[in-house]
Amino acid sequence: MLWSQTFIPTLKETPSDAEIVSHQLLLRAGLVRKLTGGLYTFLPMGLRTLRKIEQIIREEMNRAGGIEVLMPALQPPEIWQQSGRYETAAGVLFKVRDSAKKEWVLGPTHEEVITTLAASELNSYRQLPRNFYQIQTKFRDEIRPRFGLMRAKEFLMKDAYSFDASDEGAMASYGRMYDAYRRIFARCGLQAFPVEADTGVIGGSHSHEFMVPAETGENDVVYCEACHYAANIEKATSGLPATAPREVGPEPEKFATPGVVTIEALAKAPYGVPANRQIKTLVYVADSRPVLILVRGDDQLNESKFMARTGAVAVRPADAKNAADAEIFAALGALPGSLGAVRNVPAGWKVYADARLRGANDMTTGANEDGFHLKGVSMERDIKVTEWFDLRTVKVGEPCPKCAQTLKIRRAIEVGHVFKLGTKYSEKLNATFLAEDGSRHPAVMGCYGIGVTRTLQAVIEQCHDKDGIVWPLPVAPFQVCITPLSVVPDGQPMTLARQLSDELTAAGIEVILDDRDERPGVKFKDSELVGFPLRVNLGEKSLAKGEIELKPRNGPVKLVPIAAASAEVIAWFQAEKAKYQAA
RNA sequence: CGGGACGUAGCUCAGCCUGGUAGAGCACUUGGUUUGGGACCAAGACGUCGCAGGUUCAAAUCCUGUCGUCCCGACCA
Repeated sequence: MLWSQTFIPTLKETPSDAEIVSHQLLLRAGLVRKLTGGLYTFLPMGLRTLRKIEQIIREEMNRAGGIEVLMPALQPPEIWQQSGRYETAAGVLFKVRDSAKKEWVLGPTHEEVITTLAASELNSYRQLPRNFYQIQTKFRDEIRPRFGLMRAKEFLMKDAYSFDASDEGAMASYGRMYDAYRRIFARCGLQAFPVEADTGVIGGSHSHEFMVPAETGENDVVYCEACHYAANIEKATSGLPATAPREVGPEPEKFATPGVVTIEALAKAPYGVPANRQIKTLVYVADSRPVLILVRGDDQLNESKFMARTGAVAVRPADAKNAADAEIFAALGALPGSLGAVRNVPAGWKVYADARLRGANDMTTGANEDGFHLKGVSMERDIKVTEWFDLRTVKVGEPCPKCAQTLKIRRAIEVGHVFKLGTKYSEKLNATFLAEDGSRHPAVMGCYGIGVTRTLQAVIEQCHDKDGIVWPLPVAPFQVCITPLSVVPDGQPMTLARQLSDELTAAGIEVILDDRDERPGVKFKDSELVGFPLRVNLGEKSLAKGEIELKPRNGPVKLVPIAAASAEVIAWFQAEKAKYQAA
């Protein structure tokens, strides 16, 4: 390929609307251009890399027994109503109308479609297990698209769905995908690691996310270096002990706390109640019903855990400033800052408490009377707790739940997600099969996603330096960039460049020849910005000494005799390729 | 949807506070000189200053609205 015959619009300056380095490099290296917020056109170099990532995914999915299909992006809303997600996923569903005014949805994911297919086609245990996958454009009405391809309205995803006859079979399918994902990311040159994950709206029981460590990631991962425990903060737990019991009086005692509406204020003089001896009472509206959630004063509620434990779909804090929520606080008799669950909790309201409060006594909490608190409160004796759950957010430095070493937290980009779904969708969409004994059962499902376009950007986020992208060989748009410093048609640099290009191409190497009549500095800067793994410099000065320069993107220049250049590049290529073989 | 910032040439931005002539650098065109790390000189082309109202003799500049972009939050399969 000649550079002049493709389209690589590099930018010298950083576009002002790109915040993170991978987004800036996507634009500067001419991989993509923005059409509008969250929508991008892939240009030749970006598209070549995208295709390479797709190909790696295909090879590994096929190796793991996946069967490639292609489902419609445009879907009937009926199947979404049937699964119940027409409402629960409403926030991200793009809806369109046809000329007859009938509504359709643009698929944000394909559980409904594949399960409908399975319902009609998979009828016998003899047909199981099956794992269907596709690589396809997804549409999600993101509230706030950002960071280029990281969170877009339209993006490329690999989604796979497994159907098994038994729970054990489903776990085996899950394990095969988990292993395939490790191989896929390794082959992309990406350091991604699996973490335990929350299952979210999609539902299910067992889940891991594949995370790429990056400060610009949108997820917090809790991890232990000693035992390799790792979990999304939405799911993570720690090995902290429950609150220590104390001697306590016969009943709670009310005391005046005028103007005190925060944990901090109550911790100071003259009250001096440490945060870990306070009960934080939160009022939430969960699926339109008010509930009380209790956590210790020094803890933060983890809303994801709350939703996962209770199955609530729409959860928000009640807002004292919101007129619609006014009656909630009126029913309790106090405003935030003086709330508690000891007395005056309306009948029928559910009270959820964090497990760390179990057995706690001599606690202080709001009296449900503005300006008053209660002390000497015993959780079990004084509060009617509906259910106890782990509801707190893990903090840095807490003991690991597995080995008691210190937990750390870091930011990461989610590039893949594996779920064991169970029978949620197969039951709702009637994807049942007949077992050997003639009984009918819903198939046990799993679903497995990789954000293909996000993975591309994650590679850039992880593999770059001050000069630009440093592509891992397997996903580079071209593997070698041949750079003649003079492009006079019959001159030695250009003649040798063509010859070398032909030889390397014949050896199966993807070559781009920078035939532009530009000064050397421009060519060097551009090739480094775009990030080709190896550049071969053909300049009159070194050619006069009988030498050609090999400049790996991530290493020092090596001078080789002209006659040996082709063999040297092929040797480099083989060695580099070997680095990315998945284990 | 809340909070903040910003919309001026293809890109990066100045000008706005204090109203009166539309600017710089890069990119682009032509000519010349250059040619191993984003060249130099000269000439040239490129704008309804996001859009719509309003104030004013006069608006890129002040006011109102609107659309868009980016950031923080909420949300997120």
